[in-house]
Amino acid sequence: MRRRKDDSEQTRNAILDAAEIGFCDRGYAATTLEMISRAAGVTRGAFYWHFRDKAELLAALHARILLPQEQILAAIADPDGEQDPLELLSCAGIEALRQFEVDESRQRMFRIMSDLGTGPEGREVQSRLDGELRGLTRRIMQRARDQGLLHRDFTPHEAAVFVQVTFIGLLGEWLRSDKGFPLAGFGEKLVRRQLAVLRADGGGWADAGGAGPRDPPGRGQAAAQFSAGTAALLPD
Amino acid sequence: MRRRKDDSEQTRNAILDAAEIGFCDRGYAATTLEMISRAAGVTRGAFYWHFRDKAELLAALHARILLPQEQILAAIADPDGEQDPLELLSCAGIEALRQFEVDESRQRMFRIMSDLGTGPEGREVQSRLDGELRGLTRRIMQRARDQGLLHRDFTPHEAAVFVQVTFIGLLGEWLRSDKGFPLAGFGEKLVRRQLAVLRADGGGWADAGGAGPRDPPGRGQAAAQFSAGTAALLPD
DNA sequence: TTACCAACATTCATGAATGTATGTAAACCC
DNA sequence: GGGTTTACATACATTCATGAATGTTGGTAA
Repeated sequence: MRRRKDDSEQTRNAILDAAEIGFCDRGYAATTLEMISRAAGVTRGAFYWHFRDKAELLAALHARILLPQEQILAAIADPDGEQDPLELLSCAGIEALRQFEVDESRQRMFRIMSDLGTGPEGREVQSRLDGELRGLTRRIMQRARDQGLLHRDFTPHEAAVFVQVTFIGLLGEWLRSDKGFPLAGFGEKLVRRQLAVLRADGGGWADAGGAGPRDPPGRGQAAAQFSAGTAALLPD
Repeated sequence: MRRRKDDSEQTRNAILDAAEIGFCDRGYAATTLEMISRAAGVTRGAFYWHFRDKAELLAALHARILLPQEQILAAIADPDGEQDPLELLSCAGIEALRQFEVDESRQRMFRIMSDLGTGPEGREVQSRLDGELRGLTRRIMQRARDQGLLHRDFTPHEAAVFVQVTFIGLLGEWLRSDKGFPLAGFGEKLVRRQLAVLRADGGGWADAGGAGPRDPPGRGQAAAQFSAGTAALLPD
């Protein structure tokens, strides 16, 4: 029996870990507090000491993880840069894919939040996050249009939808396929082709190298800004 | 109080309709049999007369609707044709988008099945359907490669994943955005561009008309086969 | 060493959902 | 037109998750 202060934190984390796995495997509603507590090696009494109820547990679970959508948001949120917005979006997205691919905790949380879709608990969180990302992507595309970077065949709305479909679709398909393909590998290829098609100049997609268009200016800057934005949002 | 035989069928359908709306709005687990029965204008007694339990209700709900994945599967299932496999897939997919866009029942069912992801009830159904579609898409791409239609930059696996991401991603994004864009309109544009990029000859995507590549031979045939396949799977 | 508090465990009350058993009125059949 | 079956409604038993109340023990400060 642990009574020291640091052991309390350890218990709390054990509960969070057990909840993450339980919610991911059997769904939020179907996972009982009893199952979570037992899996964490404690009783429900310990659970109610650390959390008020199931909803607060879910919130705490979400608070300790940065979802890929939030990561992208953090990376491209501030509109100060004069850099290529399409490249900024592409760079932030691909980096998010890379980190997602090796972070099982984030993968579980993404699954949990996806399942919460219609449930009354996570509907607002889910749709708020989704709406923010959608709006931001659209503003990015509007800026690309203003700067003459967007191909005339596509409206900003269309371009934003296509990019959104690609990113979220990739994450979902990767998980559904049981990680049946290299996420960052395929993702980078798909995203670069996609962005190249959206570009006014065609992005030079005709060069068959497979690595996509050569680096335009501003990529390094975008990567730097991404890192800063991510670090700012990470829990301490 | 209805006691005639045809009224029984009417009651059963009322329960199915209520369940479809309830499951879609509040999720499968959170929707109670009492709520469904009340919404259908009957009591739980009537429910248990028509269905053994909640799981059988879900199965009946699924049985009366053709999901877009199943529609595509039905359209391209038989490998007899010598027609362009890429065009066949594109045609079947776009037709599925068109029908999905105007069929609210199918939209609800898609939402329900998506939410069922981790739940123990629908996991097998969901993953079986998904696996079939994935496998078929991959065989399509393999055939395209064999016929020299697939661009050398893409492996059949990559091409299959990209197409899968596009279709399923589109449906999901459309629903999440609360139908914030014309599904078939945007979808046709995106799918045609996507398929054009995958083509060995580039698909003529450079012609900026916006309607995508001109019709290759075999399109009409593909459409005809699609209709036949769909009709065969529809409940009678 | 004593008193107190944090960190749990245990027990209990409540409500909610499910499933089953029984009641019943209308329809159907001979 | 009387019995039988159909198509429900009603009532009840059971299970189960939640949350609150209470009990217990180890650490910690005075």
